[in-house]
Amino acid sequence: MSQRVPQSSESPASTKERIVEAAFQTLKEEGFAGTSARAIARRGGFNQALIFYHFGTLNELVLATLDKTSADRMGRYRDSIGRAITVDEKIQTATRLYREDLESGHITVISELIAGSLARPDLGPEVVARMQPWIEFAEGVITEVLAGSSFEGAINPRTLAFAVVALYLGVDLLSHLDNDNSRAESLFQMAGTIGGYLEPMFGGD
Amino acid sequence: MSQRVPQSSESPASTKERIVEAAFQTLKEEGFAGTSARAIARRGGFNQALIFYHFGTLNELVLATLDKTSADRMGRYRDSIGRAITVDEKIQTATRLYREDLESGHITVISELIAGSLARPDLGPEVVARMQPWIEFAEGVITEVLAGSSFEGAINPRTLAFAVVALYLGVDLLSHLDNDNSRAESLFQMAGTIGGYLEPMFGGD
Amino acid sequence: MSQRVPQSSESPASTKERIVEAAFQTLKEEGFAGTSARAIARRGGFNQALIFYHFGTLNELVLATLDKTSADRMGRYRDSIGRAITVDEKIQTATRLYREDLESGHITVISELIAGSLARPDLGPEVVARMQPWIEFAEGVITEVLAGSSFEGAINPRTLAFAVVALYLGVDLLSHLDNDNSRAESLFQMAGTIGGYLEPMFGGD
Amino acid sequence: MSQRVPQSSESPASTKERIVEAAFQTLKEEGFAGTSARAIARRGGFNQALIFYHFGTLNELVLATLDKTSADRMGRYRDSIGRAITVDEKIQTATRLYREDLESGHITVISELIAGSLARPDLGPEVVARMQPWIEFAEGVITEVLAGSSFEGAINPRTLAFAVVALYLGVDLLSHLDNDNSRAESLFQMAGTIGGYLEPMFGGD
DNA sequence: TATGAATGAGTTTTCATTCAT
DNA sequence: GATGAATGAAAACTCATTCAT
Repeated sequence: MSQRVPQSSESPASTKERIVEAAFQTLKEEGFAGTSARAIARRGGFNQALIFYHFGTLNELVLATLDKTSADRMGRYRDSIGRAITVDEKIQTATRLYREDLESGHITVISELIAGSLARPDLGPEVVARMQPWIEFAEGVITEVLAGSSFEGAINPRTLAFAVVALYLGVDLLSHLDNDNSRAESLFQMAGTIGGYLEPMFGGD
Repeated sequence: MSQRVPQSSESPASTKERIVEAAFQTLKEEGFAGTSARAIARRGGFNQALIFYHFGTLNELVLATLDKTSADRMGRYRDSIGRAITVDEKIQTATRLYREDLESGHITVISELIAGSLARPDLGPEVVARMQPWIEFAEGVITEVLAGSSFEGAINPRTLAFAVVALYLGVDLLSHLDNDNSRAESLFQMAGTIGGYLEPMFGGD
Repeated sequence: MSQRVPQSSESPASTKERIVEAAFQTLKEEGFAGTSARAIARRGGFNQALIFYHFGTLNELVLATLDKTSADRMGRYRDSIGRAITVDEKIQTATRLYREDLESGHITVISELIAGSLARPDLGPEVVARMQPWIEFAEGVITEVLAGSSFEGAINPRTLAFAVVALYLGVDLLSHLDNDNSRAESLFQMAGTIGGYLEPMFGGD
Repeated sequence: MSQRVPQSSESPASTKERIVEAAFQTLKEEGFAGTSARAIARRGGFNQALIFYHFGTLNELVLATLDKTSADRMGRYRDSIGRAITVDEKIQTATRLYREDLESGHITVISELIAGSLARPDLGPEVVARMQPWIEFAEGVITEVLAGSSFEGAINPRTLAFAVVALYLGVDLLSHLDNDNSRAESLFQMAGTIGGYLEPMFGGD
């Protein structure tokens, strides 16, 4: 009982995992408002009550889903950004990761959750709390990049990190709302150009 | 019983205006999710059905409310930013306007609407469409500021304008979610400092 | 519009009255546990949501139903007992009223409500509060009967009144539970006999 | 991990006994409505399904719980009342036993069960059936007390026994509902006084 | 014996909207 | 213009019970 065999990416998976997966897909395809217990259960092909059996509350499931996608992506970000040396490389990497976020549905889900959590007073703080690691991650990268640069005095890394996350979020939201991703792409491209201009101002490495 | 006299110094206000005002207050104080027809009617002291009589749909009322607050604020922004000459002055002015947005409830309402509109597929595009004038306004200011500066080549004003609006939105959302405005303040302050650094790079005027 | 014509006991009746009536019948025939919003609506032939439109809460409807039947019966009790002079007459009257309670369903409903209210923490105190008038009514009758009797010193009317109401309730409950009314009848009969024995001990009139 | 050792001074206790005990505590502390399979299992620290394995039905468990507490108390009543000789002594003893009922939670459980059984049509008759031994016990005591007294003709012991049990029940219910026990105490006290008055009318022993 | 997982039917309540007046 | 009443659909969640192991 329970020799774990790595199976095709679809298969067995614990029930909890199946539920989280169904919630993810539902958030991605039906949006936060469409992510009712019924909708998730329908998509996952299981009984509504199973959600409550395993998670107690819809909110809990939704947070578990956020945790899952957030942890997955954070892993990718840490690996990739760490490997990028110059500012330019970092910007290229960030662009690539953003595109991954987009394809994986991570962006959709984050947008829906952030937005949806406004409507549920008990969800809001939990969701924000889960943004904190991202701010800290950004802060680390920024601190490193800024070290020795001429901006070191002018820029508070934590504040800029907050701005970066807020910008990411705002871009997601607007792109998501009218389903137009071209502006996000332009933005990354522009960042690349500006990064080039500013490169000399950083200590470089 | 009850001949209607125009009360107080406020002008009589058409019924539609009264409804929009009630919707604004409800959005501000109860959030998007709390802004049901009932809640608006209760706050405004009129009958639920009146909303549907005048606006046909809750969505329509909500959009009218967004139009109203957006137009009000746009007026203020145009006036004030136009009068600010240097980059530094413009940043100071923007900071002041942001604080006004905060006090007036405009920020709360925008956040709630953006977030809420995710939940209503037919509302989303309409809301984004109403962000467009802001992007254009920002574009104008940026173009003017950039004129003759060393960034003129690197920066696409429209793209940066989009980024500015997205950032404003993201900051609103995060600040609103955990009710902490200090980070937005830090951000404006940092913008001031950076603006100072960069000032020489602009042609100035 | 709205000349009130007394119609057959079934007819027009305001919607609120119709709902209360449906709730009464449901309590009587399906018991407290069976008195769900759905069941009431089914019986009354109206939409579930109407209950909430008019009463806000199932609890409120249930209390309104209790108020209605309680007020009806209290009227009858006051009239009839007031008219009975001797202790014996009072006991005969009480017997007759009890039989009316039985036929009208008042007893069933009271039993169901008292019992059911144990299960709903917010209903319990409200229901007990509605028993208070009955205790006070009994107290009045007892005080009057006892006046000048040899028991005047031994008996606290309020305590005895409480006991009488409790006894009535207990008898209801047990009779209701196994649907056997013969013991209640025997009890009234015995009360008559004992009343006869004790009559000389009262000041009589 | 965890060889089961009989803990503490209590005997090992069969699983059935543990379940009954958990049900008793749950009824006492959470009331009938709160006594779901889940709640009982949680309190007892065992699996929900165990209840159904051992008792087949929640109703059955609840009845077993009633049987247990009823048998326990009946033992105490028989012992104590048998030892009391005069009417006055019997009343004192009954008062004492009532207080025990109160402390042990027996009263709470009886009230909750009687009340709750109304809600479950198949439970009601079973619960009433379990009141029968108490009526018979009361009948025995009454018959004995009445023997040779001047009331012997007027009072049917079985009917009075029914009344006594009904009164006990009604008092329980009302006291339980608004959590006020003072009236029950007053009642016992009044019974003592009246008993004193009537003592000469009994043959005494 | 015991259990974790699963289920179908049920609950109260809220909502946007419609309609007759 | 305005309103009180009405409705159908949906929401989150709970429950007693079953079943495979």
